[in-house]
Amino acid sequence: MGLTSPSRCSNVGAVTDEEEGPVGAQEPKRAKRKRRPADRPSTIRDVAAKAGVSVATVSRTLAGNYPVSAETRERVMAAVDSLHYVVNVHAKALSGRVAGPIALVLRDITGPSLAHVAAGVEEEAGSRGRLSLVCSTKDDTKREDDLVQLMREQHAAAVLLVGGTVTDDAYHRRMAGYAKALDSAGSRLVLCGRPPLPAGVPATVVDYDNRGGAFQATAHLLTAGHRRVLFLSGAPGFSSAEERRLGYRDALRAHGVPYADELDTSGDYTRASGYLRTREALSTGVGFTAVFAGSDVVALGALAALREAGLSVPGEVSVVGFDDVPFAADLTPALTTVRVPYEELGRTAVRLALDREVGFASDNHVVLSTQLVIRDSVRPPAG
Amino acid sequence: MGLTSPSRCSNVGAVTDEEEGPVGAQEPKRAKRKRRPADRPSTIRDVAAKAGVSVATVSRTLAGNYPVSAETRERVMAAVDSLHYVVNVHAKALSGRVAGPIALVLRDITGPSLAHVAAGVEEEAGSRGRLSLVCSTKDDTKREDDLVQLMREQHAAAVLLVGGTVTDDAYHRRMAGYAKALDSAGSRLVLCGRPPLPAGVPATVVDYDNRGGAFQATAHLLTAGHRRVLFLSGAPGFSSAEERRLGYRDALRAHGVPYADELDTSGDYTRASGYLRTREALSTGVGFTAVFAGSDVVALGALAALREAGLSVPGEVSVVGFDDVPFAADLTPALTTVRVPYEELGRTAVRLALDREVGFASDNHVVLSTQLVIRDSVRPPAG
DNA sequence: GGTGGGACAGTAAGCGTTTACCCAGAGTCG
DNA sequence: CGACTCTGGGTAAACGCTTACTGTCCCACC
Repeated sequence: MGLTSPSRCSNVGAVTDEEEGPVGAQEPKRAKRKRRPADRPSTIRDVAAKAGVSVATVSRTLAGNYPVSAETRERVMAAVDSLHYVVNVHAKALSGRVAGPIALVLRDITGPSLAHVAAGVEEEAGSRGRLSLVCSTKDDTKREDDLVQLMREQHAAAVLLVGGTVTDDAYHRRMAGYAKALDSAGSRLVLCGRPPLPAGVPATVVDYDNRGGAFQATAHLLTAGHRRVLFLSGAPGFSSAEERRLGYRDALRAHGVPYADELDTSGDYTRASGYLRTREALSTGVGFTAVFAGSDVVALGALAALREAGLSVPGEVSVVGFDDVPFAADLTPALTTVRVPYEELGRTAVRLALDREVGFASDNHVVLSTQLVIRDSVRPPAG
Repeated sequence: MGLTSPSRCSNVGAVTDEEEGPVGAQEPKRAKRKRRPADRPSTIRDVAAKAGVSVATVSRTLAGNYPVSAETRERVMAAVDSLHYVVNVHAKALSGRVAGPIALVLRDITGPSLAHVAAGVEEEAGSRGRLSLVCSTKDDTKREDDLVQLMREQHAAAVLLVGGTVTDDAYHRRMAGYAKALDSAGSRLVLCGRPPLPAGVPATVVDYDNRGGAFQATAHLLTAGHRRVLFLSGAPGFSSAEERRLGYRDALRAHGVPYADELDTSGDYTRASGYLRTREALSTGVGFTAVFAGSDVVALGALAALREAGLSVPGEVSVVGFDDVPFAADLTPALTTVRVPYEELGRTAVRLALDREVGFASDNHVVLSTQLVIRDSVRPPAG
């Protein structure tokens, strides 16, 4: 089935079913070829044999970059169909060029924001004919090392490291190492949602405006009249957490509200952490009328703690989140939060990495803007 | 730097910096080699030259499956380090065996449940030394065809098609084609979260108990005393939607509650659809005291519509979802729903696909169980 | 003092493609 | 009518690696 010219093909088939039988006292070179297991996928040579042409002709027919007579093309295509032939990328990569894949390295794809980055990457990569490899590090530095190595082996066109991180000295050394190793292999390190590296390191950075977003969020609360804003930040030293903290303080300063150390807490970007910290702030009685959560997931925990304490939101306490995860609009009350263009982050990262490769001039550092999304979780303070 | 034996290495370096200069009237074969661009990643030959050994020795040193003297090993490793050498997977795949990647094909990775499947797949694949490729089809059949073809080219060890789908005749033909094409190339088609194919098709299926879960969910409502349960199912013909519908009806029958056609609605698994259908059911006055949403996202829409109509949940209307997405516990009220082991689905799929390959006997059809998670969104009817 | 064998290293075939180069036949043109 | 171009096709080198096959050296054992 699938054969467009049965008569010729059955003919060819009859000849080649002999498994390349030597047709005389030719060079025994081909005869030396080891017998392969039968379930091996068919090769271009099988196709050539079945079609009664040389492998070069098959290759050229499939590539379509060389004149081939209609009759030959037909025979080749028939053989391809009947053998279910697909080209072997490894062989192809070894001779002609193939586009390297885009490698996506993240902590955990389960997080809603990271999944959106992945979607953006996949979309942009796919539209440019690239595959996307996804790997998670689970916060293991050794594993990250291995993955970058692995991606180098895979000849990835770019390696995207996604998500905030602790940017200490060891981190910078590690990134510089990755960047150079990848660069020397014609690949590219792309940092997404992280601050830039020192100048001279061959890496591309796509970040978003954590500080500005945090400023808007905090300013929104302050404008509503709040003066005691509990800040539930991320881990100390964690890049996005520190940036958001800066934005928080910027806003306080801009509104002439004194900074209170006891309102500025650090912790994980988890629901549990938000819950615990809010509960503690309530029990120790530091006094606050609003909460700025470092992420929507943290806000979830804060909302739970407030609800548990019998405090109504936004009646008695206002809450703002960060990220605008999909369910933020479906919470009760719908959460006012800061939208981060995660999908665009992924798309931009791929675009920058590849366009650079093609030779277009392009920036090595892009910052996407964030935007406050006002919903129902903020109201002027009760007092 | 990185050289462990500087004296010897500088020596070797001096010799090989001449770029393989012919050391006499040897075969000119190597001299014919074309000059390559300088930014090309270094090859095993570069390493061999720098270490002053043959490529075979380098290969064996790195593979560690052959005796190599300590001194030689040291020289080779020094060369590897200084050249930042990494093996070329394509070349490696072409000769020795390399483990093929696991290909994950899904509609859209953004959905919370699919992301969890992806996480499970990535984890299991990674722990077995396999890469995971992620691709999204966006519900485009043509694109799915292309992706399967692409994965065949990539020599994927398995292709996982994830998520429910409309299982019509064309679908079965398509799957049979995929399965055979993959099987003949030594790969494997794995269907995740979909019903099995007709016997004889070489595919593995990992599904979960949609019908049982729907039964439990509905039974939970009926046991609480509800008699009019609005069912917000998925698209007509969609596998998981139909299975859940069967479970819904099973439960009605088991509890002796008459089936009412007007309470059994079909639509998308989207928030908007849940919202619209609930609103319509309210406005047409079909009368119901409980809602069984075909998915948590649909439940989200239903909750919104109920809230909008001023109906309290669970005071006046009870709601049950399906999927147990992460935020289900954080809704107001916390959503009673059916937990689906999505991560395990992914892990199991990979395990089955690969163990089969290694030759262990294993099932080709596994059904994971689902489980009702009782939270706060169900109460006996008010009347 | 052969002989067997273990440790270590090199040679080269082969993996499946692409493509530079070569060649035969058919026009085409001066 | 010979030189040339254009078509269509084959041959074989190259891509970077693994590994079977050969040695070579050295030591132990009859």
